[in-house]
Amino acid sequence: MAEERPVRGGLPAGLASVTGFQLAKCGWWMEQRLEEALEPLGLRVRHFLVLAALSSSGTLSQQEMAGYLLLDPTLMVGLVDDLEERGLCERTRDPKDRRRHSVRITDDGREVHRRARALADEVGAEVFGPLTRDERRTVAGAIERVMEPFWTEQAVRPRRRTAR
Amino acid sequence: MAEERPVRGGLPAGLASVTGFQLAKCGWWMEQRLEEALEPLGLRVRHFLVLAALSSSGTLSQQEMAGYLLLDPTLMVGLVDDLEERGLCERTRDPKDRRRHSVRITDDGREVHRRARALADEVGAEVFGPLTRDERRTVAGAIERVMEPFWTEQAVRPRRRTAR
DNA sequence: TATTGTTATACTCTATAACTATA
DNA sequence: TATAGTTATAGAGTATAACAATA
Repeated sequence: MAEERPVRGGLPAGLASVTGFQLAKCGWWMEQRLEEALEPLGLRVRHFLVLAALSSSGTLSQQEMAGYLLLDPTLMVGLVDDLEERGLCERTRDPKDRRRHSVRITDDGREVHRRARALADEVGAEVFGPLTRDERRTVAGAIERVMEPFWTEQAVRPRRRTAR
Repeated sequence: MAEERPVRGGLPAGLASVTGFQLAKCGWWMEQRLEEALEPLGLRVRHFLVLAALSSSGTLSQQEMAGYLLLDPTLMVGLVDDLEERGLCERTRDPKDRRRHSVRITDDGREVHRRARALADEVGAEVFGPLTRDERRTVAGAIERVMEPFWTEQAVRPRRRTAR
């Protein structure tokens, strides 16, 4: 069989054509860049995402946040600890269900989230710079539609399985 | 401040609107589904990706493959070991540079790759099913253009830094 | 002196299990 | 009996360091 040559900067055609491969790597790349961009704020991407979720949600339980961020619920403990120690969010017991922690963003948290969001928008603008405004809209809309069944069917359920 | 409500299956708006968040999770989701789909073949996604790269490349060195797959070069050792033990690829010394292993896919490897690729295409069709043919083309083309500078500037260089 | 591939080891991250308190 | 949260620990996965062969 004739030897096909790699395409576009050396990525082999057989790899570049795998559905979702480039998309997954694109997501990974954005995350790496954002991780670096947030370093001056002393935040990991996941801290930022917690703040982002809280910024539009009043209060959330740790289980709910774990579902949105696709993280194990046990990881939320330390994550919320970090933010609470810096005064960026606060835990209170849910009076309607005293097992639950109602996590709420503070004013300081909102300010930090505003700055982090600005950095995230910068990274986004850089990475997706090669696209036209229309293309960006199309891609965002398409991904959103693709993920709609995922968020409704998968993520809302707690990931930890109980009883085995 | 008024409490905005989550949108679309419960994903908070502040999270859903972070550039790249849904895209990254979409990539993660595809990978999970593909991981499950490949289980009957006894392959991890990364094994499949090695075969995919080799299928269009004649021979590749382990360093090159590590660059394409964004994996540490030390991980390629075990990965190629796995495939070689199953007779899906073979290592030979590069006569022009005897430090390098020229890795080549075998006929059995091509057959397994063909089956794995079919499964991957199925998963891709399911995940991106909500999109029209045109939208799929637009998304794929856009991601490809976005990633072009990445593959030329980043991935081709070995990731391991030498000298510090 | 630098690079490819290899191995062993250390480290990081995540999931598992067990517990408390609530329901 | 089941769930939210917590903690400690075990396990998986990855990177680091050191080495041999080659350039």
